Amino acid sequence: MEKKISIIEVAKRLDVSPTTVSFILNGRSKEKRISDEIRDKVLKFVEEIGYKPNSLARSLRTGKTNTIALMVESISDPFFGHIARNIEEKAYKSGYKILYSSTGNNTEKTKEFLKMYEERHVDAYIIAAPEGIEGELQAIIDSGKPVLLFDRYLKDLKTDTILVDNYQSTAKAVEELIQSGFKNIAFITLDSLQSQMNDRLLGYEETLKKHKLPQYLKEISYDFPPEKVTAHIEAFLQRRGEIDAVVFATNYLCVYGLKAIEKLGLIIPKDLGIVVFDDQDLFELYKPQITAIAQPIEEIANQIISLLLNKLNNPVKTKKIQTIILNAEMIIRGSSSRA
Amino acid sequence: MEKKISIIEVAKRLDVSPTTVSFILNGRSKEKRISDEIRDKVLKFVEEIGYKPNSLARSLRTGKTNTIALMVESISDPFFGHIARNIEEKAYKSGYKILYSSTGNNTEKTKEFLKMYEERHVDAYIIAAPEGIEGELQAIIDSGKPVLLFDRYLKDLKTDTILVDNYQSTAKAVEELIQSGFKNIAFITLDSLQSQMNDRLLGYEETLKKHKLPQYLKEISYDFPPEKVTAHIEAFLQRRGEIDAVVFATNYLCVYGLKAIEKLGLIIPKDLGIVVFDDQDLFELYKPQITAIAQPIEEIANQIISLLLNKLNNPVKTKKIQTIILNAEMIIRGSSSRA
DNA sequence: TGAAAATGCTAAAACGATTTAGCTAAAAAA
DNA sequence: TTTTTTAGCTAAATCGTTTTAGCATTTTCA
Repeated sequence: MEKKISIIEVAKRLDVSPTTVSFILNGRSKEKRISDEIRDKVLKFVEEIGYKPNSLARSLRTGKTNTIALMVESISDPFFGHIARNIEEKAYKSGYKILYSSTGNNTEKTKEFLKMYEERHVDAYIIAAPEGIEGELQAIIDSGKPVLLFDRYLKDLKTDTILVDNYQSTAKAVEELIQSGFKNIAFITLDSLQSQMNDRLLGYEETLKKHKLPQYLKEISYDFPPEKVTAHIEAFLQRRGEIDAVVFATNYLCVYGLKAIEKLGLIIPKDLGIVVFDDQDLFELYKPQITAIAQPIEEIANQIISLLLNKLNNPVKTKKIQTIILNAEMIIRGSSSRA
Repeated sequence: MEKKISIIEVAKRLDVSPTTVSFILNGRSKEKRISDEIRDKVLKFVEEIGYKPNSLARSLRTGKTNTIALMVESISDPFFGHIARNIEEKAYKSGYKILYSSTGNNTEKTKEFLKMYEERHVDAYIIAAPEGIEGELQAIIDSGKPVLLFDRYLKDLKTDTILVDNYQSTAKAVEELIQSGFKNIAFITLDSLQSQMNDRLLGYEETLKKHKLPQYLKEISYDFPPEKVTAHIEAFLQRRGEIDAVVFATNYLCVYGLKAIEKLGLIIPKDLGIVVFDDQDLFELYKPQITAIAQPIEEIANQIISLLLNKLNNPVKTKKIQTIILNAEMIIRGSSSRA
């Protein structure tokens, strides 16, 4: 294993100065009037021995690390997993690496992560944020680093944000159930004040209000273990026997919800109509198939990355803050209509 | 936003040398005989102003980055997603951050990632490796950095490895089907020479040989898009109508396989018995439920991290190479027996 | 009392790049 | 011819740590 070579070593071997080598490697030969002869000599040699600048030293000097922090709720969630996969791919193509973490919707943990990222001098942040970190994020923004929110916004934080239209999508889902003849439609969600959850809830409530139909709300704690989620949903459905349809506000609630429904022996959609926010394989293959609101994952990732790269490459110019709202597609399957 | 403060600044304000501050912050006050008085003064001040050493500078000097590379096949796969989630959590508790990437089983891409990680001076590597990167990994090992393989081994590479007993697990799955009376058992796998796939295949082949039963093998290309996977499985099952059971070598093949089976109108387990390697929600909720070989995800993650931290903390002592083979649990559900 | 040992601290080098400011020689302008 | 400009390159400072080697004092011991 050959010893790691430095720019000084390269310079010595070619009998030029490190400065010259640095200029050439950073594509500034023209600007710095390096002769073609020397430029080619350096490039050739560097290529030959496979010299790569030490990124730590470079980062220390320049203050740039080519690293982006990506914070999601949980990387093992199908939605966030796919988002992460897409972002990773695109970021990599632009020379950025992802430092990721799963927040578990925990504010304190998230703050710790943010500190860690700051220490590591990441260049930018992509965050599906829990509540309560507005202050920390504002400080980062003030320090001049791009912060991009997705999946949810923070009311008191002005920064670029990529969302789907949670309100409209949920409203449409409820309408769909109503059109199919369901009258007692429940909404099962998390006990969360996060914007995406709140908007979905509003979409549900206002649509039912419009149609003068009763509301049945069940809020599940995010920190419940799986069995407990199932148990609570089961108890809720049993207690409110009149419920004839359910909208699940997020995918994993539906997964546990289906277990509860099976335990109760309810038949979908005869006894219970179902719509769920977020699509995944399960919902397509379940019998009957589950109607889902599918977020445009690839497009979300695209927008995130292009917005961010834009910020990173034109740090001054791009002052204006953008909020992009994408449409989610409702994939109507068997679970939401009484065939 | 206050200006970032350096160790020199801290030293000046307290009228001591940066050396002293550094010693204290690195917990070497005793060893370096710093007086309690000065130690406390420094610690108090540092706490007050919230000074954190610049990790880039530190890494540049020490050669340690407290960063671990994690390379999986795809972060959006349920198995790898959960593994990643667990590893991330545990690594973080020990002060390490994860730099991750999805290899997509692509050798060239993986090599590029490895180069990138080297540039970034990660301290260690955790890899579910594609074929053909033995040379690159050997070079890393020779350079003294820990490399830990999981999910699969590379024949020509001697390094620590965490596996499950793919051969035995698959053999047991096939036995289960045989005991249930299935006679024409197919094996649907990837066209991959990776060890885990090969071992699963061997488990299948030898068990059938032992029982003198016919073999039906279908190998799907990893790079096929979803529809094509489904189409190929459908065609295969149609062509070989005598097949009465299928073992899927990995979870996502089964997901697409189920779609194919539905298209063909086959009834599980009456027309077709099913066992799949890797468990996920879908298999528990599918009707009928799908018998699965569940890898012990948490334990895999635990072993990976503890082995790695051990290496990182005792770089010299731990010369010996370990291969840990864990047992996978077969979760028998409806799909594998003719009730 | 004087030498040796222990105590408490620090100066300066090193890690490996980037970048500022500037030097020398040749060409152009005056 | 002298001055100015341009071309082509580089010395040295800098980023912010860690660590080696060592300098004064003070204490211990013979």
